[in-house]
Amino acid sequence: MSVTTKDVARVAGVSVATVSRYLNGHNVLDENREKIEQAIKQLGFRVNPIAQTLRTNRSMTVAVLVPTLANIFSMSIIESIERCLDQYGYSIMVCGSRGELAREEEKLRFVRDKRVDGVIVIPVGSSGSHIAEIVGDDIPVVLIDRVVDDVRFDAVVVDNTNAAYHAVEQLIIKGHRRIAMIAGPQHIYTARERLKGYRRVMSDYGLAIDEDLVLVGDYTSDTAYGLVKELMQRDPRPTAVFVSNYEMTIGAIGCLNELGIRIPEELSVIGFDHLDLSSVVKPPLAVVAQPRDEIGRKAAELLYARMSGDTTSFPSLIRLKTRFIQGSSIAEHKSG
Amino acid sequence: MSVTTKDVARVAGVSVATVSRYLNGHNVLDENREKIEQAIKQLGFRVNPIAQTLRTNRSMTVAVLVPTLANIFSMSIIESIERCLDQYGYSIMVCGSRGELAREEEKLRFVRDKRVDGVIVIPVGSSGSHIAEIVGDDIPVVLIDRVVDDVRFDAVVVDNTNAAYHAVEQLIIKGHRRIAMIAGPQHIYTARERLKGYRRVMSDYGLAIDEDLVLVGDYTSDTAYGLVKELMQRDPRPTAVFVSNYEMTIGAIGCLNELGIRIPEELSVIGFDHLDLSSVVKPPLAVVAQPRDEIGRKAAELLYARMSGDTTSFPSLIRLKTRFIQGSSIAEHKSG
DNA sequence: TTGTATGCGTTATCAG
DNA sequence: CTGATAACGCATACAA
Repeated sequence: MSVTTKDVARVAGVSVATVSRYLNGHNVLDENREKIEQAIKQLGFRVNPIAQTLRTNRSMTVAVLVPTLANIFSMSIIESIERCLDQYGYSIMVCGSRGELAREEEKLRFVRDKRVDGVIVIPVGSSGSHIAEIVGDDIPVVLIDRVVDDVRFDAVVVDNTNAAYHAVEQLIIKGHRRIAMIAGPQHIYTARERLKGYRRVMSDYGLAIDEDLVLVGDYTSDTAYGLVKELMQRDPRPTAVFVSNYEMTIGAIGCLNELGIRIPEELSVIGFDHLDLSSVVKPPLAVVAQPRDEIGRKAAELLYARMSGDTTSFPSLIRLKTRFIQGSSIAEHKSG
Repeated sequence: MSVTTKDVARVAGVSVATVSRYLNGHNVLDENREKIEQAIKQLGFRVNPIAQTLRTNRSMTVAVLVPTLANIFSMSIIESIERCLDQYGYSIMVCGSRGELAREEEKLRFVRDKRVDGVIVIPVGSSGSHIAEIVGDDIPVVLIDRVVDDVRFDAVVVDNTNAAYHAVEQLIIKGHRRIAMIAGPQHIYTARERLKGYRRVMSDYGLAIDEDLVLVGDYTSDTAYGLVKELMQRDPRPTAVFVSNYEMTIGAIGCLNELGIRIPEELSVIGFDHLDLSSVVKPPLAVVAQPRDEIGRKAAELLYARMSGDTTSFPSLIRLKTRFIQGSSIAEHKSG
């Protein structure tokens, strides 16, 4: 079938052990080295990574497990992870948990069985005990985007609370008082943090929060569409709204366009996460932009360090800053 | 370390061969079956897929190779492929070629060495000889989005030519004559096909094509931004423009917004590929929508059939239809 | 430094 | 139907 070390050994006139040593960078007589290289080229030999893995329990592969694949946030991150790890000779295996715990567990078991050397995961819930249990001490784990509260893992997240804080602060500074928020599902870490930022800044400025203006969605476009529709029926209306993730921003903008509500004259808007949006929406939308590439890169670097045996300051929580894109979707509000 | 068939055999009081047979669904004495199941549960045994692959050369894994990961089109497709193949017990391994031939070849070799059972690829170029050469007869291949012209592969594409044809036809019907097109890089199949559709419909309606209105971009947002800027300096201006992929549509809209050009009063616009856009842009953008889920699903089904030994009507070219989303970005044009 | 021999966890062959 | 055993391709302990 395919050419093996045995073939190379035969052609080179050495033993398979010598060939193996050559392949793994050990010392080999120059004379033998040449004969082996010659044989490898002549035969078109490529080492069989499966056999290697069986033998060594190392696969030079890391798993990336995310709730949903078809989502720009996940994919940008996955791409930057792949780019980074590629340099170190690692390849990645992507899995989707679809936001289901059972699926997350299953995939975790699956990749563990595949002998991946590390895993990067956006956990579906706020518990991580199953992760520890399944891949536990065997395999390094780096969480991204969300942390869990029952197990200590390395993690790379953004400063969601302050991201929301500063966004809403912009609105307050411009004179807004009736500021609505389209929040995310509270079982998700990022959603909780972002809502916390909203509450904190309102409180810091001594503003009362009208709970009728805090609508909790599920991070999907359709739901946000409905929530914004509902929101605009409040009397009096809010003068500004902060939407706390990408999909919901899409739904919100769509709804506002459909209702014919002028941005920012009738309503100031701050979206989340997607830069493209800023330019496509008219007027250019103010958005909180996450450093996606950096998230992926940092996570990959950290995981690589762990896989290489470096346990410095474990567990380390890397908290990255977001960037606020000004846009033109925020108006001055002259309070009465 | 981990528990093996040998352990199961020992505990169950049978031979490893019998355990293996049980695992593979062969006939086993009921009595033994029970003992084995008991032992498996007791020991928490899980079969080692690496060893299986080494032995059988089957990995129950398919590779998906795309030019760029961080792109909604790729990802939606990858997700639907994963969903579909998951049902059959296959998992997927995704790789990015970054639009580079050398990288495509390298990844192909890599997954071949990993013993994947099939590969789905969006080829970077219009030649596929390297694909045939590397994974050749060994492994079934299904192309998506683009076909190659020197090798016969199964493929799932959309009817790009007619997609463009019908889009531009809408403009013509509404009275437009000076219709511009932001085309894609002509070394890419889809870009060629879409431009062909434009030319064909113009010709079918007896309209001369002003080559100054046909601008060739590279499927990126930034370039399209510049091209549209250039386009709007033409004198006389076009009255309509057809933008032929997602990223370029983003750039085009961004540019038009910035220039303050009103859609559709000053310029009618048709975009490509992204449904979200339709609602977020004001007014709702007319777009050509690709059946992403279907593309992934069909490709996965076809590959599954091939992997199962079904060679019916090889090579089969599945050509899916796009959908035209009307929007409100097309105005009637009263010609002089 | 090199070769020999053994094992990684399965599957497949071949007697029984 | 079952058991013993030989691969699969590679890496490593050990002896030389």
